[in-house]
Amino acid sequence: MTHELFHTLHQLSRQLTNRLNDALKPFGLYSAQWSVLFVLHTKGSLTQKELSEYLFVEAPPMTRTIQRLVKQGYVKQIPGKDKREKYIQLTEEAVKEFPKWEHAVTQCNQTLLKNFPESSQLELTNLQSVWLKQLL
Amino acid sequence: MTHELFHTLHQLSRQLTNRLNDALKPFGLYSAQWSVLFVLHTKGSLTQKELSEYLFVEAPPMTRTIQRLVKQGYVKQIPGKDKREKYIQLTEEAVKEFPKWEHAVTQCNQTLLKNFPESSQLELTNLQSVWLKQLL
DNA sequence: TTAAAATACTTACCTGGGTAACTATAGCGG
DNA sequence: CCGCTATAGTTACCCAGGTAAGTATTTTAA
Repeated sequence: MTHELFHTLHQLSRQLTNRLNDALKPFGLYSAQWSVLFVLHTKGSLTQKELSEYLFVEAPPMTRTIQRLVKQGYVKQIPGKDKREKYIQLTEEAVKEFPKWEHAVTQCNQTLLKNFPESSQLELTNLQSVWLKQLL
Repeated sequence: MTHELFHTLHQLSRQLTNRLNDALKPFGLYSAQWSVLFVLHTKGSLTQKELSEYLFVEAPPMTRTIQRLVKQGYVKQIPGKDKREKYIQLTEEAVKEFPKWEHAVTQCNQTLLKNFPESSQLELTNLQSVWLKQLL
């Protein structure tokens, strides 16, 4: 019983990530990169620390994801007044391309949810949020 | 809105996997290995193909997980009549140790769910199953 | 019967996330 | 001021899962 709960959650998560990666493929982006780009687009400039805390990811994977984005020219690292910190922000290139990416992701999400009623979506989000808050 | 749904699902999945890995650490096992051991314990002998289909995992990761289990002596590969196939089954060692592993996992799951009402668990499982079936 | 297609598994390489250990800078207490 | 500790980020190395390509065997079809 419990087993099924964990199993379906795991499967769902994998499916969603895979589909998102498919949707981003034409742009040479991956899901983890997208999550960083999305946050930067809404929040502006953040340190890597702030980014990894916001996305609940450890520092090392964040470093890697950012390095790839830097290499692709979508993000730049700006040394902070505190020289240990690096502020990350979107490049002009990224700002220009962002709407295309966002559109592709939105399309993808709509496809994923098209046969799943909105009431169920809300319920699911709610249940997940409650549980997650208890775990953290 | 949609964004939150995907985000919390992803976070939840990671949290659960991390906790399970912690619980299995004393036995030198990891979550993916446990899922294979669990299936073999309930279903008996299966080919790698059957295993990966049952767990919705591609063949290559399954090969790796099995190779690690073989190295640890918890699983053996038996050539099938069709020489392309390999039947996988638990070793005596694994059968002997299984109850301990299962106990640790059960404990872990109870901890994870202890503040999450059973009615919510059922609802969540249900919503997830419905959605997942639509996606596959 | 034998050449081509399908199948089971493996190998190599990629992203995603984790820990441990390291570097460099910042902040403190003596 | 100086040394200790804390912090931001990086590096190296794990596991988990994905695709593409390769190998060996079986099936199919000419």
